[in-house]
Amino acid sequence: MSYASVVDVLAGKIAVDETVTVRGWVRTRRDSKAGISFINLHDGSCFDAIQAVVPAELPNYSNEVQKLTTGCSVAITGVVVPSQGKGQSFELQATKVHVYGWVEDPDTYPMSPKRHSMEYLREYAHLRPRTNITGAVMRVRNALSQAVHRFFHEQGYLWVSTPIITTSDCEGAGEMFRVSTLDMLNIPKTDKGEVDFSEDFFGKEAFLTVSGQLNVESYACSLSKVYTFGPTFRAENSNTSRHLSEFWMVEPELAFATLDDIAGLAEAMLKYVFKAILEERPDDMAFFAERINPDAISRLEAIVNNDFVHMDYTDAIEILKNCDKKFEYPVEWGVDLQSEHERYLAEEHVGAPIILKNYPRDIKAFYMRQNEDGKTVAAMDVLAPGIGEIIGGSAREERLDVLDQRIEEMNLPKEEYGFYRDLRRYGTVPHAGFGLGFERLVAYVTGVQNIRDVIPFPRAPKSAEF
RNA sequence: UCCCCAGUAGCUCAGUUGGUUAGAGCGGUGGACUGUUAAUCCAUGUGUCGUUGGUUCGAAUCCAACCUGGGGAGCCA
Repeated sequence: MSYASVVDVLAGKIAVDETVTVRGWVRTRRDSKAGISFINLHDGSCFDAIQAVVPAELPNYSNEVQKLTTGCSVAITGVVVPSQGKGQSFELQATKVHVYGWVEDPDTYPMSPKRHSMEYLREYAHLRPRTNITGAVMRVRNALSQAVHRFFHEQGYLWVSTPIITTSDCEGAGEMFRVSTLDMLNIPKTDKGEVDFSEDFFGKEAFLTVSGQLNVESYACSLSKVYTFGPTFRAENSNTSRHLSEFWMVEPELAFATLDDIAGLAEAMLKYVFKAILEERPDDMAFFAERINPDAISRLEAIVNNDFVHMDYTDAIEILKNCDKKFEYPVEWGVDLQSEHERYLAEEHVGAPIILKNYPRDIKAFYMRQNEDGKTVAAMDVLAPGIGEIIGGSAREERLDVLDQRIEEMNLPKEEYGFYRDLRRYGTVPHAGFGLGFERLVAYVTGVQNIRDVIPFPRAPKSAEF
């Protein structure tokens, strides 16, 4: 007798009349007084649960099987048969039901087999993976993650694990979390009365990384095609449906590349992973189309089959100035685009993801490559309808004199950029890369509105339970 | 961090223009019925009405502060 996962049985991988054991958690139980009970069992291997038909003849039928409630963990041994009822291809004619664990008090078990709000499920982050929706989100998340790695692998990129702890506070992407082993009740001080970080674990101030970009650039400038995929931390007090304090980011970096090269790379990558999801997770996507967004599948298909719209910032400004829409914030060349402007461009003007390029240099980071016009930098954002920015990237300034000039203009501490400047001093090459917010990608694909529901245990300001 | 909204049963919500015993559906439990599918039908229990303080003869209801959650903004991915 062998074990099988639910997906194997439902997909017909187990021969009819073969006896197998499936293990998982009860979703619902329905009794027929004619002498059988129906148990729907899920194990996470696919969207659907398997139906086991349990006859009253089993020795533990009345004292155990009929007492099973949602959430109980069981192993059910039975014969695989074509289902007599509708709703499933195969089912299990049970010969044995073993109960691993009961639900202590069915009346207060938080995951009842009915619709719960996403906010409610978030309060039970340890139990919500047992629900349809969180299970589906996590399978899609996994498939996206695998597809990202596969895409870059097939394209000849190396996955570089950049450090999570950094002693550089100049990564230029926002507030950082401090990493310290100092006794907070007895902090060592210098003669000047400042915190003496030489006493700290690393002998200097340390933080959690806000981006692997600066580090991965050094690997791009030697291994040519690289990417990072790992956790990222921002100590920003952002309370929105699209920000997390801890999130995962994909950051490819490509040597000998221009802005258009990585714009093309971003488009190819998104199409590749969307196609993978449509092929690998049709069950979960069908659920999202039914319950979250009717267009969940069709819009991915449309993206896969159409070219992205590429647009210069300057042209976008003209479109915004000349459209009928009334904006709260006025549009003028040189201003950073507001959410309402990005939404108009992606949702109304194009109705699909859009790549905006060549932003004014004064609103962008120091490391972005200056264009010949002297006014703009080779930066790009990919804006997705409903989410906003899911990718931000740029060509990197590879000319040392131009980079130094930018560092000075922005009053940044030049001495802190030693290794970054070295890359420009020794065999510099043009290179470019971008950052993809992985949870924003998952949110976009699934249609789930709040980013806190597409990561297992969300961390956000005033929120780090579990 | 700023603006707006909400917090009533295990869940989803109604209600209370300040006044005795607080309402429904679902879930749970008991029963009926049925190869059932979030089954159906009957019966049944459930509440510091977010927290603290104030106004009042009386507060779940009015006021204030706080907490938590949601929507929007900023910061960004």
